[in-house]
Amino acid sequence: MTETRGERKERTRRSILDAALALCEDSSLVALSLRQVAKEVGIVPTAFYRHFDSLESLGLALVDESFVSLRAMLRDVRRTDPAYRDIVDGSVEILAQHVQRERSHFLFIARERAAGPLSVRDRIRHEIELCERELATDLARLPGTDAWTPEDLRVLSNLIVTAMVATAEAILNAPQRPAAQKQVAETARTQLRMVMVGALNWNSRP
Amino acid sequence: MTETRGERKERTRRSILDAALALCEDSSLVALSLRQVAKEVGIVPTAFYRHFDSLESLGLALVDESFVSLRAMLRDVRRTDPAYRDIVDGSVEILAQHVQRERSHFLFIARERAAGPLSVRDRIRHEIELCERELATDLARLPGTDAWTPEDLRVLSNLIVTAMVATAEAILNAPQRPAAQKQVAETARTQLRMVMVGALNWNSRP
DNA sequence: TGTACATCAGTGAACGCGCGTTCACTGATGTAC
DNA sequence: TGTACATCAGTGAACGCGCGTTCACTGATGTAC
Repeated sequence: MTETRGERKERTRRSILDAALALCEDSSLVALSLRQVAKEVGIVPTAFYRHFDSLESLGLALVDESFVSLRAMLRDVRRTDPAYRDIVDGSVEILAQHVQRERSHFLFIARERAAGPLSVRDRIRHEIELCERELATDLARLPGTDAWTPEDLRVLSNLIVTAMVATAEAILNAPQRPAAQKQVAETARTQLRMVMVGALNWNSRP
Repeated sequence: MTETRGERKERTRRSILDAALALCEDSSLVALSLRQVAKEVGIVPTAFYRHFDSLESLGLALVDESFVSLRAMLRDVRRTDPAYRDIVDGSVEILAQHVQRERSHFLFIARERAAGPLSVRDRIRHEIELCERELATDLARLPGTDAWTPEDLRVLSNLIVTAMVATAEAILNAPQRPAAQKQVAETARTQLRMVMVGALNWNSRP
């Protein structure tokens, strides 16, 4: 025996998650069927229920998994030494790297954020909101934001997250050719810099 | 006879478009079935083919229709006398009005932009790109952008459109209570102002 | 104006197919003694 | 270590249902004369 029963079960569960992520890539979770997933995995449809209650709970598991990738990216961004390199350049590069490496996860978030089942949309929205709050506390530590109101920090954070989500979508939609990818990154860098210039010249009202 | 054959056909076509728009509201075009639409309209499924080749071409018609609403909004924004009121305040207010009035159309664009059939996604992306280019030429006429490169104008325009799309989504997702709607609008105003401050202090490189 | 014919939006039966879910089952793995 | 029993991931048949699409049709509207 090379594998315990638990390990084998976990392996099937992984196959289901991977198959679902791949299959819904060119439509959406709401257009995915349990039988398609089972066929792709190589199990009989009813075996699906040994792992998930429904496609919806599978969807929620995929949200959690995708946000592991997204949070790994945020950790990398945060780890960048601000003294070592320009914050904007570094952040956009790390974003591009992670989006390309975990393409399926970022595609999933971008897609299901707008079109997934209600519970999936809600969880994605909630996770993004958490990211915004974290970014707001990071921004509060930056020099030049001492006089800012918490509300303006929140608003700036929301703007930056929006721009980064849009950049991730642009990376995913752009042709895979390096030239196209470079242009998307360059656009994102310029936009972030414009926002930063705006922020540095901003007078937060009390 | 109160109605010609052509008028009757047009009325059925309208019913199909309206029914499809309503039915895909809480999932997506890719999860919509021809039979659902036919049932909602009150015709037999096969009668659908008298009006559209497929659900996909119905989707493309809905894109066109939705962008009529979106362009009406842009026209209103552009018509606002810049001297009469602050450009930012006026634009956000008009956006909010139109999004609430043509809620289904804006929901459709936001949703299918990410999750629709490929041809639908492509057409939406293309339309948004056109809006960006128009905005870029508008921006070029504004005082203070004389020294800007066309590329930087494009990039700023893309940033503003991204922010406005995100604002539209926020309006659609926020609770219908006036207080919540007001806060979304206030956030959007602050963000647009921050971007404008950034733009006014921007030195476009040659 | 009246008649004969053409058009065509909508009908209704039929098809084969994939769907989610039920149920009783199998047989390898795991556990208690 | 060996045996008897429990667990449980995966099986396979079956169900009723909604799906897209085909086809020949109906009957009111429209047109040519």
